[in-house]
Amino acid sequence: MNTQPKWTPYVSRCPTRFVLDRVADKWTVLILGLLARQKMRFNALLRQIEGLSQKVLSQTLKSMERDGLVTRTAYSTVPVTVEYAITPLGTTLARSLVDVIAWAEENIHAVLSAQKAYDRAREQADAMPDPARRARGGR
Amino acid sequence: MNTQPKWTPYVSRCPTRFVLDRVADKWTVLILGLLARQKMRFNALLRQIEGLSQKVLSQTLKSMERDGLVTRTAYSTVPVTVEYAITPLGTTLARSLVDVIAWAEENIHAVLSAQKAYDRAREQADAMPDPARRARGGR
DNA sequence: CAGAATCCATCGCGATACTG
DNA sequence: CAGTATCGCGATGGATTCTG
Repeated sequence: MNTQPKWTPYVSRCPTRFVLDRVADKWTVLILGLLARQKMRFNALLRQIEGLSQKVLSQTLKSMERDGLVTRTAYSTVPVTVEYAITPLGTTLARSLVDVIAWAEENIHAVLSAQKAYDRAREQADAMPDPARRARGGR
Repeated sequence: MNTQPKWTPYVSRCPTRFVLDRVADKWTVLILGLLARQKMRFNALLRQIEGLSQKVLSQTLKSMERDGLVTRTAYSTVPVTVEYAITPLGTTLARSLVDVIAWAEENIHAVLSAQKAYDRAREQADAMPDPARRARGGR
């Protein structure tokens, strides 16, 4: 029933790891990015992020709230309205992520072509007869 | 047998997501951090990163190599020696991650105390009788 | 040493249904 | 609307064994 991992042996020793465990997550980064621009309701987030299920969104938001990255505010309208907003802490994290986002956009082509090259090389190696392969440092 | 996900609907449309899928991973960040300082052998990495299994290390390194973040060099010694080194591309990514690492170290206490506060509030809410809870915006 | 292969437990996650 | 609860499966990852 608890969202936090049951056993994390290194937590006490390495802050980076601890924070990475929570932050190095695709959805967290994506949600943070959206909330950094404006506060949003649950279903709005759900619609914005393609491929994210309602279950996972709910989980992720809960743990982000627990970590102090976002706030959850419920208005007693009918039906209920819930707004998620980024906190100052979350904002600083979002800021520290801009470089990574920028890297992603700048280097996606480099990554894609690296993948192509890798796959091509591997195909060749597979087609190559064993002795020839052993002659190099192959496989 | 392939390391890449079978179905990723948004790949073609959002570079950030595509890269995030590969990079927003604890182990990748950790390995990249180590290799940014010096080239290392397989078992050296394995020993440095507590909690990382040999299987996962091998998987992660393979996909990092495919993405062009690291290189793998095998020397035909006995027994075999394999060195992993960061690429220029990997180096730029590592650089873009320093802010996040810094954020983690600076804000771990903030996160931890946010968690404590959250847990405390939640305990109280659970102990609170229903009517009183409904009076506020509780859950 | 640096893995690959096999087996197996668990668990994350999607789909579905239900609720205040 | 904004979730929670339940079910069921496939992917993930650990432990172990084997190899060039």
